[in-house]
Amino acid sequence: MSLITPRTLKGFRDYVPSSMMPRERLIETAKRVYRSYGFSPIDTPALEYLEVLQGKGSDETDRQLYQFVDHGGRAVGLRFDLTVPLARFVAQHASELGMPFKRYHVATVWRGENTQRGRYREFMQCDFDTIGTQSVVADIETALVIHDLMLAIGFDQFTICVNNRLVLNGLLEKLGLAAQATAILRALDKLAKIGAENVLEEMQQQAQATRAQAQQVLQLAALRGTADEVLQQLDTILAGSANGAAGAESLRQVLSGVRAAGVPDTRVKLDLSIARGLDYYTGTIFETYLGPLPTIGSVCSGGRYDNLAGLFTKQHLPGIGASLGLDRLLAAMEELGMVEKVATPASVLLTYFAPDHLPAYLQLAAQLRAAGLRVELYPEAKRLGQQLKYADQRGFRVALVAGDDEWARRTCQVKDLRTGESQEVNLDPDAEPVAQAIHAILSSDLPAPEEH
RNA sequence: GUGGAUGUAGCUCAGCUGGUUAGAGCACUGGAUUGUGGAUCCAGGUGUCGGGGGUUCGAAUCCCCUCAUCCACCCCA
Repeated sequence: MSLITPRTLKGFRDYVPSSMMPRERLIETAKRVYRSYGFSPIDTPALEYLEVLQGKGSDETDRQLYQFVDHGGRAVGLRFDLTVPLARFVAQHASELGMPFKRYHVATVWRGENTQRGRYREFMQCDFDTIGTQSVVADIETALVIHDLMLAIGFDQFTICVNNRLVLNGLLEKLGLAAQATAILRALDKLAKIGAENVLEEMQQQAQATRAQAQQVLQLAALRGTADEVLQQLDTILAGSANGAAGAESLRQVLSGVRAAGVPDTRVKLDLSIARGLDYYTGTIFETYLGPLPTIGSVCSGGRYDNLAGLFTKQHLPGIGASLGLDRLLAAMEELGMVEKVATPASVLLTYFAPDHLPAYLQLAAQLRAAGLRVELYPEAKRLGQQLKYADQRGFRVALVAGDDEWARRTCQVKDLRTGESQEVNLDPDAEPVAQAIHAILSSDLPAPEEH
């Protein structure tokens, strides 16, 4: 009989415990930060009617859509982001949700594009959005959530780049380039990557702009100085454009709001060259880059869209939100050595080598779990050295050793696997002294207990 | 989707323009050590040389196809 080769599809991956545990921890961190701002969880189906998904982004996103005909003859597709399903969701449930509506959504999305480092065909996004308000407070909070999120994950060097589509659109209107806005912005977005000269070329070729027009667009992106200085220069450049002025004013409020909340200027920066590819953004836009690893791309991006659900409902639903690229972020953390190699969620291994006392082992493990500890009982009475080696390699923090002698004395050895030190502790009453000794070891290497 | 590179042990990698019976360092298993891990020593699995087909007396090596990974374009998280 011939065996089937075990394999996974291109861009799709398995997650072994040592990669799944940091992944789950990251998800928990993101959810905790979202909840701290009052965002509530939702979920939607992976599969949607094709008409719900199609034609919402660019032609490119349509090409990347996984689509097929289901058993009932329906044209369906796998969601390629969480924003389009949100639009459908909000349009369908607006009356029972109430506005403004703040939700987070952590789920898998699929894109049939070519793979690269940090780019997969199946990956997870952690979105949060505020729907139903045009207040700049929502824009400010979006930036603050991204900021808190990056800090909570463990980064201290990162940059949240902020821009506003109205500023760009305002300039393009003044230059008579409004019709070619998409092509112009797409070229501008590549500034950091391909340089000014190439961007000028592309704007002329792809967007039929004159060289003078293209240079004026680039001039905007080249403004230097503090945010305040740049905004001041913007006012003169955009003079006469209502859209441009509104965009500049919004940027001013976002930046000062973020500063008022205590975020240092080094972390939130005005960057007039970021444009975002997705067409539905209409106001503030965000991109987040890691200081030590900018080449992996933006790990958290988003922006304001003033008519999210226009294709699904006549109700006007503005919104703003952002998406954390969980898998891209994990790829970066892996590369930066920020992922701890631990293969067990438990911290205590109860070694086992006196089978006559099995009931006592089981009772001790149960008592410790009741005290809130994660305890694994080794299933075989193998040599103690081997069990300790297992504990060491899996990343256990504490090993418990009890054999005939200890059971007779009603004690148990509590071994700190990091220092190698062992202490003999009384089992009675209810294994409480043992639990306390373990807690003491565990708390010794937690600098700040996390709040839940 | 287009173009380029790569694929040898669990991992990181040698292997000359076809030629005896395939390698190194860590990781893995057992023993020296029937109750105290990371070390040392010995013994050893370390292998469809990505997969399939072709050329050849003979293919890890050459050719074709295929799959996967990485890079660039495109796009984006």
